[in-house]
Amino acid sequence: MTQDSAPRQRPDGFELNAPRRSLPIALLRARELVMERFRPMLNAHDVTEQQWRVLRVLRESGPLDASMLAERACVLAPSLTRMLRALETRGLIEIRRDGEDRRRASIGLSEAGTAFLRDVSPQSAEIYAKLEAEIGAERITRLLDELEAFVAALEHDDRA
Amino acid sequence: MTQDSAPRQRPDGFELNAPRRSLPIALLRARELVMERFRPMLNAHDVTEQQWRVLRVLRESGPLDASMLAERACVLAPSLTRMLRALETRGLIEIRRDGEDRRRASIGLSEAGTAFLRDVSPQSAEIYAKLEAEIGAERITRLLDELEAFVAALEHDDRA
DNA sequence: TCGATAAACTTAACATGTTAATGAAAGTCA
DNA sequence: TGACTTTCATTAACATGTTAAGTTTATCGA
Repeated sequence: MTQDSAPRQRPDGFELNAPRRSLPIALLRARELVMERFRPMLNAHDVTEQQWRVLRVLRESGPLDASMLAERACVLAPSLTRMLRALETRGLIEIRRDGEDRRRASIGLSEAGTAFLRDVSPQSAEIYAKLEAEIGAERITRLLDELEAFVAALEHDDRA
Repeated sequence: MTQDSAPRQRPDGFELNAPRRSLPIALLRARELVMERFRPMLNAHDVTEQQWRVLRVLRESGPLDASMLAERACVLAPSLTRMLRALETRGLIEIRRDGEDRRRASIGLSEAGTAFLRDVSPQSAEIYAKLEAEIGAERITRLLDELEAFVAALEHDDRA
């Protein structure tokens, strides 16, 4: 989407443009196609895709401060602030101020949050398994490998 | 992000979870790292990432109706409606009702929009070229190939 | 031809993305 | 110690994502 190429003169006189394949759009489409399969399940349990990411990160990592949580869940800090309010109201998480550094918070799953994940995760796993069965585990592995290498390369020379 | 695996008992007694690599998060991170490089340029020209996608699609495809434009630019219809209002106000696009089917619209670049793209595209191309130079064109090509195959496989058996 | 359906938007309502600014608490250093 | 800077988190404001409902115009079938 963000690359460009020189305009090409067409016989009909309209100047159109045939850019090379777009990395951002390709990533967006792939992601959309995957999420499409999970969305009905997430909606059924009344959690957004981002809330689900946050809950999962908390289960995988244990209690975290907001900055770390935001980074690992791929959510911006202002979004996280709003989401935490909702999740706390709903009783899925617990927030306490850190004793050492009182700017920092400690965010963790509540009992209800843990139970919620225990209930919903199997359905998520099932959808993923179906996906894997349909298009092949190897294809997914290869894609993940490429993505990992790509991200590593980009993170390495950030602003080289 | 959306897959799951069985909890693992840890020596410290906390039940954490080590899921396999997450496809949605990997796609999200990769995309974010790419867009990071383009954002300053887009902000400087006061266009959002999505507006930029829409403008580029219009240049590449010529006038389109809203549905087609939304699909190609990877934007939802309600978002597009709002964006078109802004872009038209700004004078970058022209919207006219189709003569045949009056439900349908025909959306195209205005002169100003064409000029805007002509001015900004080189900067976009430059950023992309730098990205390519840094991490290697082959790596990008491989990733695009994997993404393309993945999307093709998913679109093919949609709800298999 | 009329009534029901579908198609192409559009609007509404709420959640998140994005940037800038603010508040409070640490950290730094002369 | 006290001004300066940095960090963590929050708020504000606006754009987009997402779903559901509504409007207008086509289309289809009895």
